[in-house]
Amino acid sequence: MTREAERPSGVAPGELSRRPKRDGDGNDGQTWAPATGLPPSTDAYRLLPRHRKGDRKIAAGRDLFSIGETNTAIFNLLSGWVAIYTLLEDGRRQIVHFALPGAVMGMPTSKGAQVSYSAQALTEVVVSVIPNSVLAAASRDDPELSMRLASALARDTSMAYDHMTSIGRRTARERVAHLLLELFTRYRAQWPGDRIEEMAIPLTQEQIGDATGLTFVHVNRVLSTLRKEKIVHFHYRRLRILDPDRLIEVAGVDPQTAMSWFQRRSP
Amino acid sequence: MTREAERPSGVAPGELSRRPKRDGDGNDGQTWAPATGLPPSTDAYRLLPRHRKGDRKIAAGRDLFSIGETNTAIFNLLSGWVAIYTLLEDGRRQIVHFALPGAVMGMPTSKGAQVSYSAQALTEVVVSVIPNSVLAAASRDDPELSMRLASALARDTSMAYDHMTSIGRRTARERVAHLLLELFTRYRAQWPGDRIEEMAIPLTQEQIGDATGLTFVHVNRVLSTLRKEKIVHFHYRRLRILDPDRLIEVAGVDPQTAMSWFQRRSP
DNA sequence: CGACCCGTTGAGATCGTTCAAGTAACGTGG
DNA sequence: CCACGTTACTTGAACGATCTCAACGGGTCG
Repeated sequence: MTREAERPSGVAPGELSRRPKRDGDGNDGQTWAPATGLPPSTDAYRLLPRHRKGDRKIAAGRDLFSIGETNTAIFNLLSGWVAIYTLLEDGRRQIVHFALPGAVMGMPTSKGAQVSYSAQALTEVVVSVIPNSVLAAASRDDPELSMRLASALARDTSMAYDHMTSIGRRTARERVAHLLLELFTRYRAQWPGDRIEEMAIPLTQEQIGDATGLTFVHVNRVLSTLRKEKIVHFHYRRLRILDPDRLIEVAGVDPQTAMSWFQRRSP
Repeated sequence: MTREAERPSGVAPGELSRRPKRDGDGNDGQTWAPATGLPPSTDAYRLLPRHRKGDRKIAAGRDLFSIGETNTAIFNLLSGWVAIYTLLEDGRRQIVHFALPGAVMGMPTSKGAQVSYSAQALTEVVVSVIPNSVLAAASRDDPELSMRLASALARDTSMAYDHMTSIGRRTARERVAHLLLELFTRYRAQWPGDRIEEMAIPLTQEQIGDATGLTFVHVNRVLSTLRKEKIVHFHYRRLRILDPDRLIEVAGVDPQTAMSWFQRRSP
């Protein structure tokens, strides 16, 4: 049941460099028929209404949208991994969120607003693109819709707060452990039956650094010691959890909470 | 950030002098008239419907709600300042957001969910409390409501991403400058006419540290140098901006963006 | 087979923390 | 209105976590 399609195997034909640049020209995702390689309950991921011809396939390394663009549509991720990130003028980069299938991206903050962050495909990705007008119409038909949307956004905010706490108050070791644990549990929540303790994480050590507020050099050192301690083994984008209990401990997560993560079913 | 000696030895647990206690008695008392009084257009802040008897007044230092509580109502801040924060088990604290009048707090991430953060009144505060049931009913009456709510939440997420970028990728000096600039512009957006460059910020240096991921000692040093350089003067909760241009420069904010902040009218 | 990423390791510099000992403002009760 | 206790702010010295710079090794792909 392990999904080859989900693997970052064919990653980025040279799109990902040490300092990924902003993808200026945007992307030219071709329209695409409903996907293969999706998790079991694909339809559950369609929080948002389906738009005719709205599915797009985007290559790894490309941006789905970029900071400063005026918001004309919102995106519902159907498959693949996406990094939401911001840039400082001198090139420093912060990955603020990893979007997994089911995620909603690009919700406008007000009418005609510009997004204040960018979204980069980490793997090949399929998104459902819903123009704002379609969304507005759909929410008239289905009054519950925008409330579900609001809940999803509240979830995003909560996750952002959690991530922020990690960056602001945890040590490097704790941050890395916390991120790996988070990604592992979120990923696993998508295949509830699966008992594997190994997964493909389509991230370089530099991207882990960008997410945790560290340099890739230091991420490497932390990962090395975690490996020597036989807690986790992360190498060339494959993650193996060797000692879940100690990982939870290092991550500084309440075991209670950690277990609930293993249940939860949210993007 | 050493693992153990996190709590000042000798001090009884729960009596941490510097660490504000969760909830409990709270140091009610001081009120900060300047920053607390209701802005001109109070009604504009009622993004959410008014609930009969729903207005509550809360003393400075108290928690509006705490992590782990089951979510039964959402809050619309009418006046005063609120800190949204999280705690790690050993007492490390991260302030993830400062809520100003107009803010919506405590939106549930799913039915019957628990909030994953706490909210502490920094000044005396007035909030409108809207039970979930009332919200649901109101959103049936006013289909636009939940869409406006979703936009407000998207705004929260954007702000969280911005703050996270600051903590993860900026130097201490940049972080402090950025926070002061942000608070100043958000505050000023509430009194559009006002031309003052001085304001009361109801924060201690420790709270600034908790928001920026620094220790209060280092916050103090940064503020000292900013004062010596005649950029900003922050002393005993009063902020005076001496050199706006250089502050914008130090904060590493695009002047273009900074100016737009001075226009924007959002909590 | 040759490029090109990506990962690894060492040495030294730096930024921010920790610990410690003050001083200044505030608030309270006499 | 003053004395006192408390909280907030300030400063110095030493330490250490993380960064920077630099060189090299390993994997993968065209």
